Amino acid sequence: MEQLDRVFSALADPTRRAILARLAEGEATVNELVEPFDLSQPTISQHLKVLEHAGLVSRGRAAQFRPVRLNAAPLAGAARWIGDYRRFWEESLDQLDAYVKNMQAKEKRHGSKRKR
Amino acid sequence: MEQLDRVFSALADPTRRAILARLAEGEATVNELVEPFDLSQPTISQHLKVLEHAGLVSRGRAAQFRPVRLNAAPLAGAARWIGDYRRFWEESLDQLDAYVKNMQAKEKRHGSKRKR
DNA sequence: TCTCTATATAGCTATTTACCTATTTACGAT
DNA sequence: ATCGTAAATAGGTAAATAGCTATATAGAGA
Repeated sequence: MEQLDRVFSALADPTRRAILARLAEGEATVNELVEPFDLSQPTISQHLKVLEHAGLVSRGRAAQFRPVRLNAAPLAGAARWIGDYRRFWEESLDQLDAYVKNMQAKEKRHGSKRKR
Repeated sequence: MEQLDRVFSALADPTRRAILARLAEGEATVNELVEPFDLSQPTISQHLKVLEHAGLVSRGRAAQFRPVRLNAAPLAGAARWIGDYRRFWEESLDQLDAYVKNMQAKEKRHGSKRKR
């Protein structure tokens, strides 16, 4: 399995995305990460393992705590991959934009038919 | 399941990313998409279904063909999610950069110890 | 209507995933 | 030494996923 695969599939789970969001505010212990979720500690530890294998978090050691911190570097690759498609969605946003403008122009011309 | 979940998990598979890359060059029939892979037609159809549920492709109808075309719009959401972390990886790239520069400076100062 | 081709669907298997509870390990502190 | 707490690991289950072959459907053209 490749790096990009692991990154995207790590991001596919909302719990894991929430964990990353939390870590964006600073490092946390496992129990701190468990707290906001209605999930068991081992389940969170497992999610952390997935994130770790994707290279998205790294672990320290401080007494009996294993602080987790964000490592965003692998997101660069994902961003680059998606970025290659930017022109396509911008195109379609332009089309949407054009469509909306067109509709608004029509609304003006036939103002009497306006709803509401 | 939410949209972003479906988008990221669609992107987690290299076959599906390759299909999207192919579609970036223009629409294609299912058989055209099967050809480059060592996978059966039903397997590709299934991948297309995943992409379709993620909103990443849409299907037409032309005679007995069901042309597949790229719909990049949902990638915008994924890009935006990842984009929120850009500052973190740029930070770490800066650190890497600083590290490299530092090493190079040391190399210069102790030029005689250079290896190779 | 019969046939050919494109694609979808059915039904199967093996693997992976997400969760759980119970237990173990690793420290720190008393 | 033992107690308490943080986190990992073991071991289990149910559901999802990725693949296959075989078959069904839909439309074009003879």
